[in-house]
Amino acid sequence: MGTRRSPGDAHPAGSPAAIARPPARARSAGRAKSIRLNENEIYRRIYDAVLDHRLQPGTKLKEVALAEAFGANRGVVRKVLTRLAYDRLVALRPNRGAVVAIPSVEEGRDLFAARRAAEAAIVDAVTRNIARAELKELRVLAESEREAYRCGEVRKGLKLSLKFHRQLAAIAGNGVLAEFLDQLIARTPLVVLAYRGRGADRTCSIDEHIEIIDAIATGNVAKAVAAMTSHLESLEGQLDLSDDTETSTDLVALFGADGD
Amino acid sequence: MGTRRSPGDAHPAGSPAAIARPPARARSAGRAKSIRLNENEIYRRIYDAVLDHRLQPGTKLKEVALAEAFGANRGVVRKVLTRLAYDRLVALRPNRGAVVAIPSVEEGRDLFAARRAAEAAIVDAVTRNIARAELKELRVLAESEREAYRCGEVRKGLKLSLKFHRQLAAIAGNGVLAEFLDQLIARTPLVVLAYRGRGADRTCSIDEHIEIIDAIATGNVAKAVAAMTSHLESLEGQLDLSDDTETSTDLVALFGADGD
DNA sequence: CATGCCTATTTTGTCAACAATAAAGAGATA
DNA sequence: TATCTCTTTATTGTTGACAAAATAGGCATG
Repeated sequence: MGTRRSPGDAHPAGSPAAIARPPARARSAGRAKSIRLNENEIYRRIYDAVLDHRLQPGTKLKEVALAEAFGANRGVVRKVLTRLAYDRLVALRPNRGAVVAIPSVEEGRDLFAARRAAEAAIVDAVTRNIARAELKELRVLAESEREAYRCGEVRKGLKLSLKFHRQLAAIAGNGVLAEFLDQLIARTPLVVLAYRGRGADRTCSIDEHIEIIDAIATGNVAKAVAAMTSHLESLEGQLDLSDDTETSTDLVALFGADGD
Repeated sequence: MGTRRSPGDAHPAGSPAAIARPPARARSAGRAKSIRLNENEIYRRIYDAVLDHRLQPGTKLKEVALAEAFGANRGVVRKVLTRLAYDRLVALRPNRGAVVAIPSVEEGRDLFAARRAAEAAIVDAVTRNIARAELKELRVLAESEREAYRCGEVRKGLKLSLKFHRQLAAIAGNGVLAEFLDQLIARTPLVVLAYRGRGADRTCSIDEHIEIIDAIATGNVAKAVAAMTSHLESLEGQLDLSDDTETSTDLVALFGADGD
C-alpha cells in the first residue's frame, strides 16, 4: 500500500469535478456545477469514467462531493452507487463508503475465464445465424476501430473495441447472455488498469478482431470460437495476473500462511 | 399499529404476511408481526419465496404492506425491491410499484441457453480438477435429493436440486461464473412456474444429476459436458416455451401485425 | 519518541414528513 | 346503458433532518 495521497491537496485526477463533466467539451465559461443531472445520467457518467480509465481503482467516492459535482441530491448519488456496486464497478464497504473497485488477481482470472465461456457461446450462435448485412456491419466497426488506433485516438479505439464485443452479443440474440457479457466487459478495464504488464500493446487486438470476423464468415464454428478464445487469451496474456496477492503480500505471506 | 390490513379480506395466498414468515415453523402464539428483520433477511425471505413458488409471477409487492409484514421501514423495503429488480426477480415499473417478474418466453429460452453455456464451462472445469472428496460430496447431495423426492418432499428436493448446481459452480472455483449462474438459477423457477407444460415431471432430473456425476467421475470432459447439456435440455423440454406471446396475445396479433 | 486513549469532525445510515403520480370511483350526459 | 370527466383515494418518489459510525488529530503517558 504505497504512499496514498493524504486528503486535501490538488484534485488527484479523478476528483468529483473531473467525473462530473463529460470527457472534454461544451463547458460554459463559469462554474460547471449547476448541471442538475438525473440518476441515469449520473450513473452513466461514473460508468464511463471507469471504462475510460479516468477513475483509478481505489478512488474514494464520497456522497456529498459527488452530489455537489452533479448538482444532485445525496439520495440519488447513493442509489447510483448501489447500482454501480451491483455491477462490481465500485465496492461498498458498510459505514465506510464507496470506492472504485480494486479487482483481485483471482477475480481478474475468473473474469477472463467467464468471458471466454460467454463469448464462445456467443460466437458459436453468431457463426450459425449471422446475416450478410450484420457481417458487413462488423467489418465496418472493426475498420473504424483500426482507424481510430491508427490516428492515435486510443480512447476512442478502446471504446470501439468494447462495442465490437457488444455487437457480437447483440447479433447472437440472447438478451440474458448479452447482459452478462456487458457486465464482464465493464469490469475488464478495471482489471486491465490494475494489472497491466509492461507491454500493454493494445493495438494488436484489432487484427484479432478482423481474424474473428473472417473466421465467422467461413461459417466454421470451431474455428470462429477458437479465434475468439485466443483473442481473449492474448488479451489476458498482456496482464500480470501472477499470484502476487497484490499490496499487503509480505505480511500475509509471512504471518497468514496457516490455512485460511 | 394494532389493526393493519384495513381493506379487510382473507390473505390471497402470497400476501405479505405469508412471505414474512419462514415456510412454517416457530410461530409464537400471538401475532407474528413484531419480527423486525433487517435488509438482508427481508431480501432472503422474498428471494426464497420466489424460489419456492410461494410467490406467483405478477403478484404486486406493495411497499407499505411489506414494511408492516416485516416490521421494517418503507425505505428498507424499497432498497430490497431494488436489489430484487436487479436480479430480475421483480419488475419495477416507474410510479406503479413492483411486481414479481413475469419472464417472457424469449427470456425463458435465453435463460436456458445461458445456463447451458455457463454450466458447460463449469462442468468442463470441474471434470478436469475435481478431488475425490468433492466427488463424494456431490454423490451425497444427489442422494439426499433423491431421498427427498422419494418421501414426497418436493419443495426440499427442488431446493437440493438447485444446491447441486450451485455446488458444481463452487467446485469449478470461478467466482464470477458462480455468481452469474446463481442469478440464472434464481430466475429459473419463475420461468418454470410461468410456462410449465402438462407433464411437469421434476423427479426425472435426479437420475440425470447422478448421470452427470458419473460422467464427471470418468474424467471424460466431453461426456460430462454432454450430460449436463442434455440435462438442461430435458428440463427446458418440459416447459411450453412456444411463441404464444403470453397474455395480451390476441390484441397484439390482431392489431400489432405491422412490423413492430 | 513511540504508543494508546480520548475528543472533534467528517461521513454514512435511517427515518418520517411531504410532494407527485397513478388508480378507483362517482356523477353527469348523451 | 355506455362513456367521459372530475374527484377522491391509494401508492410511489423525493427530500431534508437526525442518529450512528468511523476517521483524524491532539494529548497524556510510558
